[in-house]
Amino acid sequence: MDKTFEPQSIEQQCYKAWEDAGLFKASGSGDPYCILLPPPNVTGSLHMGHGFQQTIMDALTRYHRMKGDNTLWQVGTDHAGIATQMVVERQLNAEGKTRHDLGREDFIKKVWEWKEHSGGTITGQMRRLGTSPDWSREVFTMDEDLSKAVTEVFVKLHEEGLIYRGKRLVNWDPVLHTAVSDLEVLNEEEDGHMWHMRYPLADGSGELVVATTRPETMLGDTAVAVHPDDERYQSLIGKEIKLPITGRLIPIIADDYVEQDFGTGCVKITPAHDFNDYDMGKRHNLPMINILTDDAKINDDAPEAYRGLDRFDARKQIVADLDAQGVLMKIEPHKLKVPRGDRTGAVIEPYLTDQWYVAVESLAKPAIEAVESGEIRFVPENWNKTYYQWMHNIQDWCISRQLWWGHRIPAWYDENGSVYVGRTEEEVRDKHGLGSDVTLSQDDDVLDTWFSSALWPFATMGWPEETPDLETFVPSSVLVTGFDIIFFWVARMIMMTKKFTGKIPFKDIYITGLIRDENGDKMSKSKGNVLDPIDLIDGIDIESLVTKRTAGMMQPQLAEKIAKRTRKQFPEGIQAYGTDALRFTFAAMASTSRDINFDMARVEGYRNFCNKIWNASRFVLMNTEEHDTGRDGGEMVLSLADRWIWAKFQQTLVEFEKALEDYRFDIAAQTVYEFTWNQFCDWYLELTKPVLNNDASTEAEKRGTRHTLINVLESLLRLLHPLMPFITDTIWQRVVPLSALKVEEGASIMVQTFPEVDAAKQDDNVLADIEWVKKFIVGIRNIRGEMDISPNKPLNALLKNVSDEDARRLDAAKAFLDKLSKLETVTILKDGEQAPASATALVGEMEILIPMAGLIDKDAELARITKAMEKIDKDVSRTRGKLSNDKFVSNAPEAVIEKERAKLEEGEKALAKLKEQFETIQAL
RNA sequence: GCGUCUAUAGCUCAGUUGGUUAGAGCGCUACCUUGACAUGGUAGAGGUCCCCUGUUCGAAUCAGGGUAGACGCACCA
Repeated sequence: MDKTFEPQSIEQQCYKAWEDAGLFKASGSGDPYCILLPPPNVTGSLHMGHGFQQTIMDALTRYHRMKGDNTLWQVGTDHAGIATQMVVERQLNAEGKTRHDLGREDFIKKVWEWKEHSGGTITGQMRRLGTSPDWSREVFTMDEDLSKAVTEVFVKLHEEGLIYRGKRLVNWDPVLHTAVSDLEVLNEEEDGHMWHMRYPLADGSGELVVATTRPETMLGDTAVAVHPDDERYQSLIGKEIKLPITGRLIPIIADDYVEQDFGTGCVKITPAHDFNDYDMGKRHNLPMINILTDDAKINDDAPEAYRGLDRFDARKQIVADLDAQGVLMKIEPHKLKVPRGDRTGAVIEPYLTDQWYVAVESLAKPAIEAVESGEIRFVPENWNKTYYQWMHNIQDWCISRQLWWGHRIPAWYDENGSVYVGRTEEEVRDKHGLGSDVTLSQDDDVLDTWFSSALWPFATMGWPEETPDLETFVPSSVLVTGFDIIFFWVARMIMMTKKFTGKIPFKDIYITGLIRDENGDKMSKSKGNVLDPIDLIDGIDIESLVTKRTAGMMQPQLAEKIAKRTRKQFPEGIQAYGTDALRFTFAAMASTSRDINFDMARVEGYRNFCNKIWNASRFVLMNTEEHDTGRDGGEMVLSLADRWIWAKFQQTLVEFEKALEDYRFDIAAQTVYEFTWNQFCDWYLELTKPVLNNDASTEAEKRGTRHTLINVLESLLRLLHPLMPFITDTIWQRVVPLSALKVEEGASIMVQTFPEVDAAKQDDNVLADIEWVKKFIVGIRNIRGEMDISPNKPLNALLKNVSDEDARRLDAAKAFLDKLSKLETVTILKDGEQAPASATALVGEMEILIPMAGLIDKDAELARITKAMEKIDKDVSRTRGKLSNDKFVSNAPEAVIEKERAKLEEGEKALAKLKEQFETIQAL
């Protein structure tokens, strides 16, 4: 084995071996355990969030697979309507073409070609991450089977009246020329203006002043509203206004939606271009005048002067014209929330169009109940509040999109515009008795991408057929996802799965935090702080990293800033840390907080951890290969240390499994890290040396220690495997032939059983014994450290106050103590026997004395004792204070008081001994 | 406006139902190339647990009120 761990040399071939051997498939036996991969966009590439969540999913999958469950990780990708269409359109644009030049059919063909060619990026990257989903079941949301499920759901919901078509005000993206749902609109506060305009009364008796942030919409005004109780405007209610520019007469109406204190208390009402106005328009039966085109230009229903103007140009023109007419009273700066499309960033326009909707209220109810009843559990639990809040106020879902890439809506129109919904055109014709003389044309629109995503839990299991998979893997065990898609996806899956299978889609919803950069900023291309998980695995030189981060930047200044920042942060580029280190980092950072600041230093730390495992394994192999490890029997005597490491391992195993149970991957990671580094490496490996490198050891003792070395390591590798698949399998291949485990040639660790807690190996006494040994050794190290005595200098130790227990332990651990603290002699002082002036360490009540003659600096030892005394004294006085407080003694539980008493006693004894010691030395 | 979350060592974070000497990693200091590992070892320094008030024998932990920050939903033209 190499001296350092080189992840590059093992990972890819390791993965290939697993995949070729078909190890990712569900076993078909055991309890079902299923995780649904949130299908990433086909356009996508792996980002840190994916890496993080997939690490968790894979750890769970591997763990449950090893536990013997019938484990399925269902994988697939999403067609991501808007995102994908935009990618392909951008390519066309680069060739100077638009999708309209190709036409619908050819364009879609082009998208499929693109998907075949580039769609596999992310699944390739998932393999680099070591994920173990069942690739043989990989699906795409536009596959035939899934499309069938989509159609089926649409038709069924339509039959029940839960999908309907209607002309309503929708969020319109004028760049994409499509409607989008409420969730796809982001409202950001921006600086704008408030224009105050005079609207003259039709009868010439006066005027009203209205305030607006969107003066151009006045072209579509059909009323002015005031509050019914507003004393200022009482007399005007019912009168008419002569709208400037258009000259139309519009009524003054009263509606208590109007806030008297805001603006002037008069609101212009434009029902076709504002959601609130739309509602008011319906209440008052106002006409709805649409003044815009699909791309948000002024349409031909407006006065000629403005036709064809972009809405923002029209705004300028209208403001200028109003001003010229003396109608514009004032302009104030004003902050307002501007709705923008989440994909395009374009200002969204409320726009009157025909769209398809899902009536969600009746679907929401059982979905709410599923969480309220505890059938579905959010982890951490408080996310259910977010869920309820949205679900209780849920609005009908606009599902039609005026795009080409997606599931086409299964609705057909005849020449009269009547609409027929069915699975196919033939079905529609049969059902409605439409002969071949009737021309039918299919609806041009496609469905919102999230519509098919909502069916993921059952559509991937073969629905609408009644399949065994549906029976076995619905509900799935846990959904691992981010809080950003609770509404988009999680809630909708619950609604649809409940509706169509009667079952919940998953039992637990583990909501992960969002990965941010080291400063807590969101990682984004424009900030130039994006990390690519693959770069952390393979490493990347600084030039390539800068190029990557600044590629395709529209603004050169921004690119420069990003380059500078990147060079500063990574002067040497990024090292290759390997997949296992990255995965372990993700796991270790998975605490309950909602934001996770990604700290590169931690990856480095865990890379070092990998190296530690590697070298510990080297040590173990060096001492076991070509030796008798007791694999085939032979007498074995286990040392105290051997029994201790087994006991410690049992503890670790219990803690680890508990942590996974609670989805606390940070605790799980910490637990195994602590065991591996601080117990196994720091102590156990050192404690084997006195046995193995000692001529006095019997063959049975050596065999026992070798056996323990190799088998604890073997078990530890299996324990670590869910988090660090590559390094564990690689080492395990070397280790297993020496271990007690009998497996076939070429077997992989990933399908072995997970270690099981062995009650026979749990041993509190042995744990306490080694704690005593550690205290002893650390005590001597302390003296050496602070007295500046070389670790190589052999010492003679005297022991005072030695109890029977101490004597027993001393006897059992003599070899360990001699070797690890380099002791030449250890002498037990008899009661009352005078000790020479010595440096002291305490192990419980036993004193270790290192005679000072020729060794120790008197002042240094006095200082050392003083320091120790101060520390203990502080504690003792606090404890004494507590115990002398009557209220504490009468109110606190007996166990707590007892603990304090014991602490006090122990502290006082220690203090007394140190004091005595201090005096002895001082007297020198 | 409604709701959620966060504040602990220089940095990134743990801290389970109130009872610890408040922990870890990284960083820092000193010493050490000892035959697994310098991507290492040994020892060590470092904290007003954001502030105030309360509950309690006892508060980082519970309650109330602040301060600072993050986020979600709704929204005033």
